[in-house]
Amino acid sequence: MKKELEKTYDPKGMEDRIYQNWLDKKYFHAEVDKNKTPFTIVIPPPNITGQLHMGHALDNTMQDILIRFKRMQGYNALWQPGTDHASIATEVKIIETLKKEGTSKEELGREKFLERAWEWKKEYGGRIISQLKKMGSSCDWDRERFTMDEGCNKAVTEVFCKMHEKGWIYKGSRIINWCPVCNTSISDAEVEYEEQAGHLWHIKYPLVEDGKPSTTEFLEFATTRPETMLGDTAVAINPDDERYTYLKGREVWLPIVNKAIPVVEDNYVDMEFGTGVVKITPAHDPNDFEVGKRHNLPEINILNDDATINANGGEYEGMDRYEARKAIVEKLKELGLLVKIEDYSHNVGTHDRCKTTIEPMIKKQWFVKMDELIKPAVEAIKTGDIKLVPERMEKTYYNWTDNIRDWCISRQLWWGHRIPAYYCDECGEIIVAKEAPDKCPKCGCTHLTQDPDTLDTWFSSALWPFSTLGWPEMTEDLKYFYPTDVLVTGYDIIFFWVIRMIFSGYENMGERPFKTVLFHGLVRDSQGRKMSKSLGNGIDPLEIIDKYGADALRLTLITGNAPGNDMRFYNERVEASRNFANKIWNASRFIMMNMGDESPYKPEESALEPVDKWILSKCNTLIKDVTDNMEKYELGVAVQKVYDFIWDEFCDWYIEMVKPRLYTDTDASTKNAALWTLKHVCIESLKLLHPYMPFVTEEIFTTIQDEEESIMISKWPVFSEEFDYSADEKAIETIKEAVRAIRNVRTGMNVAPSRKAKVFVVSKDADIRKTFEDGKLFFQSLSYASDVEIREEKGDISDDAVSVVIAGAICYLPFEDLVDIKQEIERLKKEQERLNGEIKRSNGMLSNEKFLSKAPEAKVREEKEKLEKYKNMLDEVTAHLEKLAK
RNA sequence: GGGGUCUUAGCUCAGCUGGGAGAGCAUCUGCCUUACAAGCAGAGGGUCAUAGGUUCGAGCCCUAUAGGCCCCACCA
Repeated sequence: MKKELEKTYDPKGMEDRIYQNWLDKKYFHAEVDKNKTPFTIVIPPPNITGQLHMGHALDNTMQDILIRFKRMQGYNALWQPGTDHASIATEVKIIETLKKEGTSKEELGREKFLERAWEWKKEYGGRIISQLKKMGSSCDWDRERFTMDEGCNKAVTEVFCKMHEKGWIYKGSRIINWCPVCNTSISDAEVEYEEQAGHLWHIKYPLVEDGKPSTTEFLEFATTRPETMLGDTAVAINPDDERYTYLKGREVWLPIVNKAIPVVEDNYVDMEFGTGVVKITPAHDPNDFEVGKRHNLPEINILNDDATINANGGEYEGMDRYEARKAIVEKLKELGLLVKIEDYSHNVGTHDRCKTTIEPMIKKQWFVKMDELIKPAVEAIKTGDIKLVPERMEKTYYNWTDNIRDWCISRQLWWGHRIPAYYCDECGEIIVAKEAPDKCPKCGCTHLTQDPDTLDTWFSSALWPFSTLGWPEMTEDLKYFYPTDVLVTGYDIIFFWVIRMIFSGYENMGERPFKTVLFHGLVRDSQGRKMSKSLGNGIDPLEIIDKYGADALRLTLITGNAPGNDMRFYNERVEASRNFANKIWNASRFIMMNMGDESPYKPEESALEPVDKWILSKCNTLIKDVTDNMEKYELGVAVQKVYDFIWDEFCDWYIEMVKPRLYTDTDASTKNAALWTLKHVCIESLKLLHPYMPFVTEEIFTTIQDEEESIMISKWPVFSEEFDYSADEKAIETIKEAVRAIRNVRTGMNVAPSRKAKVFVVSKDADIRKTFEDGKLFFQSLSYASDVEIREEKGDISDDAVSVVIAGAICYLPFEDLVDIKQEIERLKKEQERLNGEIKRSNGMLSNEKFLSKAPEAKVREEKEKLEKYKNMLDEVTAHLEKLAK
């Protein structure tokens, strides 16, 4: 063995070197191979404007764990990477830059603007990719895609045209959410409601008498947006409201605008709320819009796109919506129509990107009809065709699908997929086609203009699982890798993305896009707050990697967290992870030091000592458990088991137990058995750990053995009958119990390890004597004994010796004058107390007839054995105590 | 208004189909024992939010209550 590990664990440099090697060797690359079963994950494409944050770090760590696990299991694992054009997010950023340069998108013009956007993509699109690489992500970079590349464009156009033909995409005049800052419509999903302090203005309109406003009769109501009165076309009451029967069929006078509007009856009006009267502004409120439709009310748009008042607002034209609000309130006050102003806290819809208060407006937009499309997506979850992990996400899912509304997909933006619709300048005919037509099929004229709008960014990401594999072409890749296996994402985009991928998959591929969706939660700061730019509490994953290594970061993000739950992030946790990496590092170094230049050979079973069998058996069980947990996506539980095994069982016990054998030259066979076991268990655990901590495990793996060139393409360990030594497991646990008890006594009595004493182990059980005989060497060193003697009878051991009672045996430590008898009596009394407690508990259960008759037999037997054991132990302790008391 | 979720050690959280309460960090006590002080050996610390119920048996299942968080809808 020529190679050696550095003395101290230092991830810096090492990680980049290893990653580069993986890239060079093309380990991440997957090709269609019919002899292997595919396992596919498509990455949630990060924004090209984005920087790696903790959410990405978590998301990608989980995916990488799964893909590495499956790759090692022998699957043809493909992790399909790519980035998202993020239309609005990117466009906003570019506009900001242009503003700084003193220009604007309008000034630049569409074509030049798009050039800039592509430049932007070229410059920043790669940044996030290189950051993902830092995490150790084993994506097939040869297949990197972009939501606006040629293939994705084709897919988008294809879907648009197909669905339009089916009538599932339509253009309609609807009330939509308008962002006056971004100057575009947005979908319902992009509206974020925010509790805001506002006012409720109580206003009254005069009733109409003989075509004129009455001076005595008024109708009072309240509004949070008084400026919308400019667009009022009715006032509504509940038809069952007896207070207002007299109003039926009458009109009220709309002040300022000075015209009569009708009183309509509609069930939408809640009689309990306020005065039971609602002013109706069909053009600027979704509910009023519905009311307007039912009563054929005119829709008067009073706003420009930038939320200033338009010509319909008369003298208020040109004012900002909030200025107008003030002015109108003033005016109403003047007219004596303002009753009162009340403080009122209410939810205001804002744009999730820019937090601007959205304005409901009637616009002609493109929509996706959802009622039919959503059906298979609902069915998929109901039948279990697609599984959501954790399961409770299903409820969130149904909550959305049950209340689904048509999806507004057109955006008044430039950066995005241009809508493939063309308008005839002559006759106004709308042509939807994959290619721009040369002439109007209706009137034959050649003046056609393409729709200036682009599509919602999620329209293209909805197609991501198949567009990245070649669709609409039925490529070999697509046939082989689709449907993908698992989608890993945060629960926060279940509506934006997950559902839309699901219905798109069924609609276009006729098949689910993935079998399982694994949700994770949010990474929060140490105080549980969401990490955000405005709070400045974000932790940069790259800084953490720089300080502790990607392995430590990855482990931290996975441990102690259940699927779908949020987690808190703080540096102490990363330190603990780093320390673990250091632990494995040093344990491996220890093994290699002792192996020297020669590799141990596999020993005959007879050459293995019980401790070897014990750790081999434990490791074997671990393999089974960890694999099971990982198959069930219980990644945190799985890695915790590996962690505990490596640190507690392997390092703290096995290595210590085996040391005496390594230091003697007299018995080559036992030394070899120990070394082989050390190496074997080390490698097996490294493999189990590799998906979580790819770099350290690779560095150690390539150093400790010469047979395989990389751990990432090595075989995942499997449970083997060969190492199923449950009898030896039990035997060693007995010795561990004795060691623990002795150490405990020693620290309790303040007897330093350096003050050695002979230990006598007395047991009538021949098997137990054999166990201690076999493990004598390490038992002696671990219990800091000068010598160990194993006997069947107590014989001449002094009654004053310290006695440690364990199941089936007593250990005597004749410390002589070192021990205070009183203290020893106290200790034994405590032990008595403890055993009595156990016996009482056990007796309680066993004297319960219902327990005996209803509990499973094995459980009852187990409890009986325990009772027997404790009774025996108590007898021993009591006997010794009596002798001491003499 | 509808739904979800959480309440477990001082802190942050695990706890799989119900069968004797765990980890990391922090605290305290010993140890530089020849892989590791980023370490080793120990210790203390919990009415598993509260009240009922189901069960031989409940941290886990059911119901109610209190408090926290989140999502959806949005009543002017």
